[in-house]
Amino acid sequence: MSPVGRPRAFDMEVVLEAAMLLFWEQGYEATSLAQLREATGLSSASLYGAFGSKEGLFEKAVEHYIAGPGSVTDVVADEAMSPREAVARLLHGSIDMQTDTSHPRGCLVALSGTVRAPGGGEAAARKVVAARRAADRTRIRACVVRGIVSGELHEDTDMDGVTSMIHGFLLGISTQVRDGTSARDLHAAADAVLANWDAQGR
Amino acid sequence: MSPVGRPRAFDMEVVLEAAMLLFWEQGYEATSLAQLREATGLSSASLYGAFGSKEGLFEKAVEHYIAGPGSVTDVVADEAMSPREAVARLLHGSIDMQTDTSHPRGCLVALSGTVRAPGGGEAAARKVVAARRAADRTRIRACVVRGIVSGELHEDTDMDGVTSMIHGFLLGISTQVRDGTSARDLHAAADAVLANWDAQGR
DNA sequence: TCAATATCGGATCGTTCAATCCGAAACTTG
DNA sequence: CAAGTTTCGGATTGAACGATCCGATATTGA
Repeated sequence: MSPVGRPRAFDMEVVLEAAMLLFWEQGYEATSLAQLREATGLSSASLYGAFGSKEGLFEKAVEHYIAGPGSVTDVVADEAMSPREAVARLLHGSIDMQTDTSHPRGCLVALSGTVRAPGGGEAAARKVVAARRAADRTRIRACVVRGIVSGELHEDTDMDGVTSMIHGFLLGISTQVRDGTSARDLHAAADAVLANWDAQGR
Repeated sequence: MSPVGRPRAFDMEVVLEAAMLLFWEQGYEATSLAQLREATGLSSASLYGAFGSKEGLFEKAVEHYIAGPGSVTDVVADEAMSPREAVARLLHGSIDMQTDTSHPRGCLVALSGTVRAPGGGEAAARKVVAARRAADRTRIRACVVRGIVSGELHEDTDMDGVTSMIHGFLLGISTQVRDGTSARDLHAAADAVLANWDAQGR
């Protein structure tokens, strides 16, 4: 099963990590191919040979992000813990990750592709992150439903309303972090959201 | 006081309105001068003569937005109403405005300048919207403080935490709206946030 | 009526963009 | 070893970018 032809001289993981960090810091549009070439050490030919286009590279970089730092949101789908604890870990974990100074602040998925350029060049890039946001939302909603079934939340709870509250706050974390809001304040805010969860149960 | 020289042939308000709509829809970077020229009907010379640069135009367009649709957040500073009602109007009013289909969805201030390009070309543009976000946050915090003083909120309430919760949700509305979340779900979410406000009072 | 001033439309500037082309190099397969 | 295949570095492409220049035009103040 060895591939025919000259083998790649670069490590795919290393390249994706570098591209991810660049897109994370600057967004899709503001990141130029020249910067990507410098950060990855690859030539245009290698980049296009491996990923096809700037969008293709972005897509792979987002997948790399989701499998890495972005995986913190996966806890919300873990049915081994109570819905409330799942949401708690989702929020506090996201805050910890997004305020970690060892990489760009905020969330690549939350910050990218929120505006649509009709020209379309960015359309596919938007699609990738929007799909992940939709997936997060779906999983949060499932968690809320679990909370109702388990009795943690009152049966009259507005499922989509609570989902939108949690997801909205989650999405808002990124902008706050970029603007300099401290991790302490955000953790306290997450606790306030969770207090709301408890209030809905009464 | 009449200005010397050939008078402007365009209506400043009309031009700013057109530019605002374009920046609102597409963001700062994705909006090109060619698009701005077409939307405003002005030549490059007129645009640069009046605003100095693309950034200068963006700055004026943001001010136009803040004085127009963006003014919905001003209610939170109105001390004539109770802090709870002020927050309620802030959230519900923002949702109404951002889901209004007579103009681009979401909030220009919340969606712009969340990523920083080191090249600096966008730096000043970022500054304008970031300043407005900071102002909103400050006013929300003042409202929370008023709530504590008035007794609506418990005196042990974590001011910055509640502020971050409200502001975070407010910022998250834009992305949700762009992704297609309904006004109904967002209003229900706002009610959930307000239920939290009540819970903090006990 | 004439100099000074500011804006106009339109052409154009140099730069940067994403993307492609090309010949050399490195590997597998027969 | 030779044929086939893929990737490599580096030069280069046409298009689009923001910004500027220019001659013409319209106004004010003397």
